[in-house]
Amino acid sequence: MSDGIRHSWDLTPREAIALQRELAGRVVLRALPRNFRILGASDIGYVKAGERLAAVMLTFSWPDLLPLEAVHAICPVRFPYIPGLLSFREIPPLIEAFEQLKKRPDVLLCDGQGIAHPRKFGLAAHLGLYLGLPTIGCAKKRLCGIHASPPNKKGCSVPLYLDREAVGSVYCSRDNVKPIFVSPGHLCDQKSAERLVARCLGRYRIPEPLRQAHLLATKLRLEISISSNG
DNA sequence: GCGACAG
DNA sequence: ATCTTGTCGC
Repeated sequence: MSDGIRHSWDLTPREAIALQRELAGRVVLRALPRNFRILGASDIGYVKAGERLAAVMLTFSWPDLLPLEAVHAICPVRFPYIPGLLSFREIPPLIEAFEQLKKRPDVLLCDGQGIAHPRKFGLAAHLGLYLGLPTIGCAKKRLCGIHASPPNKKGCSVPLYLDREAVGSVYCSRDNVKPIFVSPGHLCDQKSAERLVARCLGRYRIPEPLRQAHLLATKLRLEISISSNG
């Protein structure tokens, strides 16, 4: 902490945007490895009116999705929430949590956009590039881009366009529910991203690994606010 | 100038 | 994200 290094998440919004433009050029889009062993899933919970962030990182065997590890990290908030700059806010605790895993996952599911982002550098892309790991962005809402309405049938999707380029897909993860937004982060492509998400779907709208991460983050948030105050 | 806007 | 109760639908 006293090494004088200015971390990339301590930038001004203007500097952060410039950095995104630069780093976006390093993102690699390609098919996911054919056979891998471990899938990761991460989520963030906000503690105490947004004073601190609780990151949860889970790993599962692939393709069985049996739980392997569960770790977490708590960090103070260092960056405000600004649409398009979410990664600068959430990456610190995510990295801390990731470093506590005994085994690195081969692919990581993230709660946010991948390249379906104004500068094609959403949370999943940023985290994947930082960790040198294949990542997939899976968001509950649209950040940017245009799309047709997908059929309300599980497994159906329509492309999400930014300018004239497909940057993700609007995916129906359950019959008659609002679609989710799937886009590759890093070392992944759209087809691989969609196929992986499809294999993670259970009874709910959110892919099971991400849903589990969210449940744990919520539980953690409660425990923390109880023990640190009250 | 008027909306839109991941978590 | 978080703050919150009941309520409509498969």
